[in-house]
Amino acid sequence: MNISVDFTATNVEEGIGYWLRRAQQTVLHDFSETFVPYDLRPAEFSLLMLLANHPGIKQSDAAEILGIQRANFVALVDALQQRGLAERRKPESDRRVQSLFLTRQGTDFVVETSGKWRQHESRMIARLGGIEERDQLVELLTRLAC
Amino acid sequence: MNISVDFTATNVEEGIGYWLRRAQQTVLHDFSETFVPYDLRPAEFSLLMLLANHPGIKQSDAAEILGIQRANFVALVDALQQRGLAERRKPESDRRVQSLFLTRQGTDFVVETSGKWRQHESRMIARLGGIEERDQLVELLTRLAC
DNA sequence: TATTGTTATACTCTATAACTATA
DNA sequence: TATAGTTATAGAGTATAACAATA
Repeated sequence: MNISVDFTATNVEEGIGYWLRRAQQTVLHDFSETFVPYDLRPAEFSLLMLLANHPGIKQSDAAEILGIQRANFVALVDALQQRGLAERRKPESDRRVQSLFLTRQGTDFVVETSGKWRQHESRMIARLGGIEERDQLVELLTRLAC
Repeated sequence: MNISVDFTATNVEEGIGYWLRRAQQTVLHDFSETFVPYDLRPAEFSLLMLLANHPGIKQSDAAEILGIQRANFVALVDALQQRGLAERRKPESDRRVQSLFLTRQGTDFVVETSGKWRQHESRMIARLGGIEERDQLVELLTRLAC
């Protein structure tokens, strides 16, 4: 005899997707409040941080890392470029590519704002209960993400 | 002497918000694929399930539970009503309120589709590694959500 | 006065197809 | 032919303000 028990929730309010969304609402809200003075959206800040750590990264590689389609990525780079924070350069080796860099101003901006971001991150860690819980959460989320 | 160590990540790609979003992309993608035959968005399905478990719930209460602003909730209820899956009733006790119910057809629809949703949920649980990991994840997400 | 639902509006995010220039 | 970037566009999701009906 084979008894199988179904542990899936019967209420959407207990489902994984529901809580993912509710948690993200909180995190996004805190991020937005933190960055009000800088008029910066999450994706913009993420890209600036990415360029700080990976100067010269290919535009399409950056888009893939951040999980944004390359078609939607163009306007994102445009915005940072128009604000003088990032720039595109076409390498001689492959003229199809756009290599992305922070400008001097962009580097200063990252220095100025990354502390704010870490404060934001700290508040989220505090909500979770500590570093171990953060690591646990990220580990589990990593399993979900492709 | 007071040594304090900063455990916050220095890369956005290691941050909580980043992984929340990446995980949600996967979950949403799986949900969408699962529900293609029904032309149903996550919020619509969530509301149907909510009405199945809480018949007669006040429109604004349903909106709050699902984390959707009441202004944006109107079109959601409209859509389900126009498909004949849900209906609004004004209770005599308070004529400002809309009480929400599944129609007979809506009830059948939930019966038909909730199995699909549980399969979706099962796939996400499998990705996480099991029920315990799901419970862990939901516990952590609950702490983040307000 | 306060609450509930509603309308209008604007902005962001996401997805798809098609074009261009280069390889 | 294939790849990288781009444009255009449409659909969802979200946030805010203002209004009518009712309490």
